[in-house]
Amino acid sequence: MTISPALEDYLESIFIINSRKNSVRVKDIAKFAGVKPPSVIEALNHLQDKGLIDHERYGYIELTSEGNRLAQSIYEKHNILKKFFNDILCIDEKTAGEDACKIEHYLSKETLERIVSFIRFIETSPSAAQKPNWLNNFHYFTKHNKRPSSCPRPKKGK
Amino acid sequence: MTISPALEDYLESIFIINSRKNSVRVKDIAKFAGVKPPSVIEALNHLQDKGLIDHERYGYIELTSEGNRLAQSIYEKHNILKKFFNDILCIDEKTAGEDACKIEHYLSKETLERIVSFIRFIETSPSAAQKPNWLNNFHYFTKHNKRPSSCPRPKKGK
DNA sequence: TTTTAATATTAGGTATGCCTAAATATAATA
DNA sequence: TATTATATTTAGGCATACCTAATATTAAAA
Repeated sequence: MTISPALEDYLESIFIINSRKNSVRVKDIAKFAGVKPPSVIEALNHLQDKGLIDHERYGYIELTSEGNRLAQSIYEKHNILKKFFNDILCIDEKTAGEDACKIEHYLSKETLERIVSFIRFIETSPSAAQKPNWLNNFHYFTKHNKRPSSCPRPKKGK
Repeated sequence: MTISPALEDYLESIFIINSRKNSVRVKDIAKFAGVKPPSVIEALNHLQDKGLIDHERYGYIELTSEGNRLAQSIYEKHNILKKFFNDILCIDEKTAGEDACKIEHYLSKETLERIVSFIRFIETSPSAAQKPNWLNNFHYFTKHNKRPSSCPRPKKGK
């Protein structure tokens, strides 16, 4: 099952709204997505045709089990990317979220999985601190545009 | 000056073809972009309207100075992303290029610049080897799905 | 130079994804 | 219950970006 970026966004919106208030209506989606209701209706018709949602006229909108699966996988991609941008690259949360939202539709499976792997590599670092030291150094580097100057060198002094 | 992702791709194609053979024709772009000539023509008309190319009927296609500037900046984005995917995340060159091509249109300036900074941080690493050790470790990690087991510890032996 | 082949362009069609304005249905209030 | 407000849907329009088929132009070959 493969759908357009726009439809992926709609599906993700439904998933998120659903997780927050347990009933999803056209106006909720319109508000969340920043579009007008007729655009939502059109998208819903497509999603319905593809068997990803249940929606009867003037009623609530629900994800089918397949729709839920797909929405969840999209949402996971989003979160991975956001986390990468925010936690590792130190991009502010808003921008990180926006970037994630845009590129989540385009990145290959391989690259996404490698990013997951990268995050895991960092989070399971055996270093004493929570973050590996090189990452702290990078964050210092982005802030001051130079490396931490006289860092303790393990091997030889100075 | 802001143009659609598709037009950015066309502009970038022209830039790349131009750098390779110094004359750009409709068929070259069509081949490069994997589309049919009428699609190219349509795009060229838009790019012409925006003052980014010069193109007289049945003639060659040239970038204006503004078009060249823009194309170059798009191409740079592409290369940065490709380098990040390929060199740092070790994504194979083909996939790295494809991913770069897709997301180059969507990533924010901040994030892109942070990626540049990240690459620079790595490349100017004061470590003995060319690559910082943590990066070698990550590459090992992606290959064997575990960290290099008994790596030399600088401070206390094994 | 005339014919042929290659290339470029136009015309017209399709799909997506947005919109506004108008119509319809539902829910809330008097 | 009748009216009003809110929400939803339909109808129709616009821009982008692709396509095929037909036409026009240029370049190459006979």
